[in-house]
Amino acid sequence: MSRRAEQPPRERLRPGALPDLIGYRLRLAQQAVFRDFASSVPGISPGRVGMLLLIEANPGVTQSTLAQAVQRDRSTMVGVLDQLEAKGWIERRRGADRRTNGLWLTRAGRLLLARAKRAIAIHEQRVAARLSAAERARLLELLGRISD
Amino acid sequence: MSRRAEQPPRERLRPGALPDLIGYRLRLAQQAVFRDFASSVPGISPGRVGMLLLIEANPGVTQSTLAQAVQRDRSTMVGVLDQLEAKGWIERRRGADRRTNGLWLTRAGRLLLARAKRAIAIHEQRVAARLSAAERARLLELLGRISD
DNA sequence: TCATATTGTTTTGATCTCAAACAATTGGTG
DNA sequence: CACCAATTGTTTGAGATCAAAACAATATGA
Repeated sequence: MSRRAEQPPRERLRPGALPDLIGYRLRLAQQAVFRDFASSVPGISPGRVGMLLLIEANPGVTQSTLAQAVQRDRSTMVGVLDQLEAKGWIERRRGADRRTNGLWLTRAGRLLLARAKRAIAIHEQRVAARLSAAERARLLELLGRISD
Repeated sequence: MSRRAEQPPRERLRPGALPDLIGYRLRLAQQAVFRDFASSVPGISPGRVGMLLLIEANPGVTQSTLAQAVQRDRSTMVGVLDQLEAKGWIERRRGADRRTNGLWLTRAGRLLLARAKRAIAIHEQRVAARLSAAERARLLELLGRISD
């Protein structure tokens, strides 16, 4: 069944040792999930929605604390928050410690987040379509043990 | 036990709805794995090693075919392959179809890959340290069902 | 009061990725 | 054989993401 000789390029690649690596399989899964997210929740990235969710759950949270929570540098947060503020979704308020900015959702931000949550629910359902509830819980548990 | 009032910034954030999302947990796990990879296999990224593994398993593979396998644009591959070639790990040979470049590991590339494989084996063991063999297989299977 | 630390910010640079346009080459159709 | 469409690798340009270093404003503690 050799289409040509032996060394010319196959159109279908042998995967080699790759599929046995947890990191590789994680990346494939994450890429698939992110792709679905992008088409399900247009106009905002998973990371940004994550920040809005954290601000929602922790109103007044500090920029540095949020940066630490999402494992980014302080300086990285500045630009991201500038964008979220420019969209009118969050506002910064000077804290009691006047070095800090407290972060708050605006009304528009709460509206957007409510809409995003509904879209995410559908997205999440599609992602887990081939998993039973027990399997889904098992996956999350196993992932947790990878992350420590 | 409230350290101050109620709205000032907590140092420990409430995670909100985030931990229930598969995509979020996937990202956390992948970040952890990639961090461990970076310290276990210094000098080359997971993606690059993946390409070397694919070239090893498919000697003479075409740039475009490889790009498709790793889900990157044709034009993205050029720079990456330039780097791998500059390191002396791969070479491009003009194919029978003279539009194409076949990709091959050099002797140095095979040496590097052999060393990397040993490091990756240890890395993989550390990543799966808290998983039994059955759990590890289960995780890979569940991830496969996410990726389709 | 004064030295030290923290916070947000600016600036700079590195990395990664895609899209569009292009020449060389191939394949198929007439 | 002649010609047109498709493919391949490449260049160029842009955007997104991120970190490190330096800085002023502010807080903290001796």
